[in-house]
Amino acid sequence: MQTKNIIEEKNLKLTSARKELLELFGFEKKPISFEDIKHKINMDKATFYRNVSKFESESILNSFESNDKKRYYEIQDFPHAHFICNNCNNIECLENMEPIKLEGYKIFDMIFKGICKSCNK
Amino acid sequence: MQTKNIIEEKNLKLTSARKELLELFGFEKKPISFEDIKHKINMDKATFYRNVSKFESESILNSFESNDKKRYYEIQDFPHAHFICNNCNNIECLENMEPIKLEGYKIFDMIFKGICKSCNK
DNA sequence: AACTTATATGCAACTTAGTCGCAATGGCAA
DNA sequence: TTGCCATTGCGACTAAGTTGCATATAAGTT
Repeated sequence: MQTKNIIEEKNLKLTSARKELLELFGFEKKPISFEDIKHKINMDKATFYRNVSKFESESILNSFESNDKKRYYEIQDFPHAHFICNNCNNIECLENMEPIKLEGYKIFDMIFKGICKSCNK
Repeated sequence: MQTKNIIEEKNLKLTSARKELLELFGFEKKPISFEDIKHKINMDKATFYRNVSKFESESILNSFESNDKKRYYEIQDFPHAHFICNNCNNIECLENMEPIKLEGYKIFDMIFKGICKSCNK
């Protein structure tokens, strides 16, 4: 979907900060934190955080807390688990995992921690 | 194991702060943060954090970051997953889960997020 | 194109978990 | 009992994220 349609659908204003963010999140293939992109973007950190919060409440983005006290955001498309490497700290999307069920619980998110494929070689 | 043996085994000094912490962690059945126990313990927060870090590097404790930007610690016994409830924020140990394997990865920790049994009723 | 108004932005001050340097304390071995 | 080195408390600091407020701007209306 186009950036413009995403925004209009939610009755938000299409500002340059929002264009910038949505293009960036659309381009990245993995979750990103403010730290990761602060040098690439042209807005105050308050604007970043206010927008990603709004996007999250409008179901445009997902987020989760990593090992490093930072929150990571990604476009909300199909649900998938994440792998956080204790060695290289990389965050990977696990797109081909069959969903896990737990009787009585609703699972929205799954995070695995350990040693990733590349570090495990 | 006795507190004293745990400490001596790792060549650490058995201070009153360490006794207090190990008894508390041994007593609690779920992961706890500094916030959770600061009113119960008799030590500076720097002492708390320095000790839990040391215990972690000596494989006495495990820890992980929750939703709330706080780190939670627990006695390292048998490996198990955790469930964090997005609604009541409670952290539960899932002791009866069969371990999940991912080809090429080493998994040390698993965190599920969603709605827990009690909130899902 | 100018007018209007609610929404969004930048800035600076604030909050809060956790860390660090340093001087004082206290376990423990000799 | 002594002495040394790990450990402690304290206060200052760090860094992610939040908030209040004055200003700017998107977008609908005239």
